[in-house]
Amino acid sequence: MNMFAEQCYGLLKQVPKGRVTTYKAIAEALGTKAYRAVGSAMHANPHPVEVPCHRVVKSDGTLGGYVFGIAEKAALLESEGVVVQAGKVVDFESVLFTFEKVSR
DNA sequence: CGGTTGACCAAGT
DNA sequence: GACTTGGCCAACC
Repeated sequence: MNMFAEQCYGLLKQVPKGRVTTYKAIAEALGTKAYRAVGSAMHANPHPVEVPCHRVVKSDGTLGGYVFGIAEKAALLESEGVVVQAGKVVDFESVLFTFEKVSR
């Protein structure tokens, strides 16, 4: 099993509906800077419905990419309450969900 | 084991 | 504001 992907899935599952997160946030939460590895893992791991990879966007608020196409990703986000326009999330920071580090 | 690529990020031009 | 460069990590050849 790919631990890396599993880690990403675990964090991703924490993201509530109507919220989005970024590859960077996931990587940081994992304690690494593998922003690319996160995205790569997602792309290479078409995991079952348990992992809403469509809730993951880039740090700029753009959708980034999706196996089914950005349009499908945008449609899914809209369906969950996230407003997507011109291929990017509207009010990105307001819908952005950040993971808390265990420390503190 | 080295080189390339990728659903990335930040800074520079 | 769009394009280029450097950097980061994991996976594939």
